[in-house]
Amino acid sequence: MGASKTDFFTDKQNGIATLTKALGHPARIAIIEYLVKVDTCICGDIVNELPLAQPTISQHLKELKNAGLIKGNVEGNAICYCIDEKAISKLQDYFANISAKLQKKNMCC
Amino acid sequence: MGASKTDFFTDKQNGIATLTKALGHPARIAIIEYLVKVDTCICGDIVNELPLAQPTISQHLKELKNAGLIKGNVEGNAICYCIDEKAISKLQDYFANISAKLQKKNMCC
DNA sequence: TTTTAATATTGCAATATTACGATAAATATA
DNA sequence: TATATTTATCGTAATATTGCAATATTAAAA
Repeated sequence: MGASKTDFFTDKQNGIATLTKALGHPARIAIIEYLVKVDTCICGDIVNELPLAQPTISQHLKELKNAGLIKGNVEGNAICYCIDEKAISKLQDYFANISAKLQKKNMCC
Repeated sequence: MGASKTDFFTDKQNGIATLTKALGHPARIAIIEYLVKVDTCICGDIVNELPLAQPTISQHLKELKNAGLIKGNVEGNAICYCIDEKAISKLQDYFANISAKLQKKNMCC
């Protein structure tokens, strides 16, 4: 095998898993944090920020974009990538909701 | 290759990536949601909840446990798994922090 | 002690991910 | 137009993940 059985889970579950999976690599976390840090969205120099080759960064950016975590605008011959706030909000809400539900329970362990 | 270059990233980045990676599969999201839903922590019947074989569930549980998202207590010949609230809090805080920082910026795209 | 029940581990096949060199594509600049 | 710059894609090797059948382990119950 090797392929996830996504058909058997709800759209919401698959949606959250898509977002968390995309963030499940330190390089992609680092890219998100870099995008948060810089004021402008000119992101061509992520390559200089991370110890990875340009094709590898490009691939990571593609995965973040496919998952909906970042957006990309062509800006001359460079590309302006930036965070899609909606995706972050979705994750924030998701974990806040779980936290709230856990507060109401007395866990056994 | 195939192995992530974890050495080049910060502990915090690797820590978040470990948590999100563990959640990056719909079955593991479903397990977490099941653990949130049930009042008691008697979790032996996760196998009946999901369309996956017992060894597969056991493997997913192991990954969630290794990442620190769930804890497991031996309870007779069954095992009581439950969510580790600290891990969820960590994720909630992380995304809340990013959201807050994004509010203060005017994104270009 | 034998049996039963609940989980974990092993071994394996199919597939996915990670990383990068080489190269292509697209656009700006000289 | 030729060249430089930026980013994407292709091809490939190494490794990781997913899933399950078979089997082992562990502890309760008979």
